[in-house]
Formats: sequence, C-alpha cells, structure tokens
Amino acid sequence: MIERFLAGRRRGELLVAELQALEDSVERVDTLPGRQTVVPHGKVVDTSMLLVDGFMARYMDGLEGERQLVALHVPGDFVDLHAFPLRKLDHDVGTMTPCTVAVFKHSVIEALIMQFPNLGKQLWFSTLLDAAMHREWIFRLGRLGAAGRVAHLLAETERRLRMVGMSDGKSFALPLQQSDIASACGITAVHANRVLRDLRERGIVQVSSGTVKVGDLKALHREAEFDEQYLYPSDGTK
Amino acid sequence: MIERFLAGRRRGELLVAELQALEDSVERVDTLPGRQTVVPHGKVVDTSMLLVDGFMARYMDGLEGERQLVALHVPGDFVDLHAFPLRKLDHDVGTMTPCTVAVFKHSVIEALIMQFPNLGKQLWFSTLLDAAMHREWIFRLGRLGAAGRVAHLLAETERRLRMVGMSDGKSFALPLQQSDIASACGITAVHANRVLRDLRERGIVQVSSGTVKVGDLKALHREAEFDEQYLYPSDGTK
DNA sequence: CGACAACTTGAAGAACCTCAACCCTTGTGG
DNA sequence: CCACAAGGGTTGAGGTTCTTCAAGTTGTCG
Repeated sequence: MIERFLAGRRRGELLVAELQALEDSVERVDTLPGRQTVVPHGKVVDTSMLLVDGFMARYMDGLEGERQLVALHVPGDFVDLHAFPLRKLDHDVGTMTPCTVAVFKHSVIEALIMQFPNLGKQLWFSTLLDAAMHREWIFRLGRLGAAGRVAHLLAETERRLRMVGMSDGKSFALPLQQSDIASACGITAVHANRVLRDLRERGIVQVSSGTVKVGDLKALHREAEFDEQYLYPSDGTK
Repeated sequence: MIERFLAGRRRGELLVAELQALEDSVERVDTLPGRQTVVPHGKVVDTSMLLVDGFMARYMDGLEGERQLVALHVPGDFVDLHAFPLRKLDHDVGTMTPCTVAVFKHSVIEALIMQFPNLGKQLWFSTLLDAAMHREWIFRLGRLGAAGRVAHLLAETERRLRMVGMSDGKSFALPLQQSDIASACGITAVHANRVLRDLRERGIVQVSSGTVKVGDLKALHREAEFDEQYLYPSDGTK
C-alpha cells in the first residue's frame, strides 16, 4: 500500500528494512470525504498523514475568505509531515476528492528516526522538496501572467503525477474545479475560465471535467517558463 | 559570534554543549561584498552558510531576467542549509549588503548531527520555518494587492528583526532599494515607488535610504492582513 | 563639478477584476 | 419520464489596478 511511498520524493535509496519499518508503523488507514478541511490551522496535532489515494491541498484564507492554495498533494506525498517538528500548522489541510490516508503518530515517527537515521534524513528531504515547490509557486505568482501561472500549475502537476505513474504525458486526471485552479494561481475563477479557453484554443491543453489532455507539452512548458530539471534533476543529487 | 545563532529560529532549547559544538564546527568566517550572487543555482556545494551580519536574499530569474526574490535573510539565519541534504540549489543566493558569514562543511554537519540528534532536529526546524515563510509569501503574492504586499514584507521583516534585537518596533534598518522591494513583491519598481509614497502619505510607514520608520504598526498589519502569531506563536510549540 | 544610479512623476494602455447574466450538466422528486 | 433546482462553467461590459514608456529630479561619489 505504501509501495509508492515517496516514489516521487525519494533522494538516495530507501532500504527494504526501512520501508518495511515505515509500513509497520502505520497507526491506521483513514478514508476521508472530498472537499473538506481535515486539519485546521493552529490545532495541535500529534499525527501526520501520508496520502495514499486522492488529491489534497493546503491553503490559507484571507480576511474576506479569499482562499489561496499553497500546495497541492498527490498520492505518495506526506501531507503534513512538517507538523511533526512544528506541532501545529500555519495553514489548513483539506481534501479535494475523497481520499485514503495512512496515519502516523509523531511518537512512532520519533522512535523510527532514532532507529533509522537515514529514514529521518529522507523525511527531511521530503519537506525540503515541499519547500522547493513553494519557491516555484512564489516565482509563478510573482513573475508570470495568468496564462503562465495556470500553465505552470498544470506542467508541475503533470510532472509529479508522471513520477508516480499517474500520467503518460498525454493526459491525466486532475479533479479540480476551475475555481480551485484560480485559488492556486492567485486569479479569479472567471479569469481562470478565460485563460483555460485561451490555452485550449491555442491547442496547448484541454482541461475539462477533471481531465487534462495535453496537446503540446513543449508549448505548455514554454508558456510556464517551466524547467524540466525542476524537482527531478537527472544528475548530481543521486 | 554565533550567540544569536537561530535566535529568531529556535524551537525548544539548544544545550550549551550543542551550541558550543556548533561554534567549534565553523570551517571559516567569510566577508562578502554587497550585491553579488554567492551561490548560483545548480552548482553542487558541500558547505552551508550561517549569516552573521548583513542582509542576503534568495532569488530566481525568469527568461527575460525579471528577478523574483523567494526569501530575504537576516542575521541569525542559515542561508542555504537545505543545500545540505539536496546538495544543489534550485535558486540563487546573493548578498544585498556586504555580509559576514560562518561557513560549515556538510561533512562536519553530518558528524554533528550524529553526535547531537537534537541539533539535527533544530536544523530541520530551521528549514521548516523557511518553508512557513515561503507559504506566507505565496499568500502575499496570490491574494494581496501591491500595497498589501509591500506592507506584508515590511511587517514580516520588522517581526524577524525584532527577534534578533534589530528593531524596536518604531524603526529599523532595511538596506533594500525600491527595486528590491519590487522584486520581492512581484510588482515593478515604478509601482513600488507609488505604493511607498501612498503608505508614507497615509502615515503608516516611511521608507527611505535604507531605513524604515514605522508610523502605525497596527495599520501596517491591517494593510498586510498580517497575523501577529505568524512565525513565533507564543504558546504550544515551546 | 560631472557622471551615474536611484528615485519620482505623468500619461496611455494592457491585464485582470467585478458584476451580471446565461448555459449546461447532474441529480432529485413527483 | 418530465420538471426543476443547484452548482459549475461561460460570456459580455465596464471599471480598477498595475505596467510601460518616457522624462525629469535627487543624491552620491569620483
């Protein structure tokens, strides 16, 4: 069940024994309904979740309720691992679709790390990868126009799903509404709609009813100023 | 020299022995000229730097050279600690002013962590705090207008400088040009200028020649939708 | 004093938002 | 099987925010 644990997130090797120990440490497996907040910000938590199936997101709301997504999570991601050292979150975590998650108690993770220092390093890696994605989002929001932002979100998501075998580069499932895409890109839902129409008419991507069909991946990357090396460099870090 | 190490970043206690061990592990102390890139993205590095004095920043450049700051660093910050596990950076690190940095070899950090597991956890904490700031920047760029973004940057910086004794809440040194503020806020330098004038005319903050005079901190926080609890919650995590 | 960089201001246009309508699909109850 | 309600998607018109371009002004350092 956790086979693909960190599949898109590993750096260096994870020993069979370590993976097994992790699997044995699962406190319980939960099924969560879609579209609801699972961990509210500020709440002290003593568990963290590995997303096994479904899509989740992390977000912050402004004073008038305008929502900004700060991360999108795909299967294989640890959703709130940083809550382990920090104990409480500065943002909300919620489901976009019905989800299956493996729950780990922080006390058990602590013991695991003592026993397998390398595993602790892998977990740290995972949070650093999240930080790298955060930086890419900052760049996206700060320097790209609406079309570039949407293209970037799609390109990044395609890349990550490909790492866990959920995209073949031609099409993939993305169960987000246009208003979710807008929330991630810092634009309004109306404008997201216009941008998506534009990308469709230009033959770059076709986004509809939870499915993304990629017409021209190169053009998508160009539109997004997306670097192929980002997240998964082919050399050096192994 | 490293007394204020992690002063604004600590969670839990750092033992005297641990702090001493860290101090003893400094490979060398460098003085860097202002306004230059110190670590270019993609370069494999085997050291990390603790900023002792001066201001540094991390940034990414777009295709046409438009720069987006992704983080601003103040004394006490580890500037590129995440390069320790990742080995190379996805962005550039540079100085805003002449700086003094303490340099640590990754191999030495590795040994340190083995000897003092708690120190490893503290270092992990530090990178998680960076990630929390990244998220705040995402929110800032995604959901605030130009005035709110600038106000947020100033509020956040004031908060962080206060933690290391470099601000009294009334005024503080911020050796940034208007174009730097613009780079951090995803706006043009021209617009940054207009926004600063507006904030000045409304008596909120006065930014000039490297100094920020805070006229009305409450109003600044309101403008920025800034949460006082952010970064340094007063309960729970200690 | 002269040169250069940062800062400042104005005017025109592009990008995005707001508001308001309408369409289309899906599910539900009669 | 149809009627209708509800939510998401789509489109238009007009306004606001921010950018771009261009021209000063100020400040600093040789």
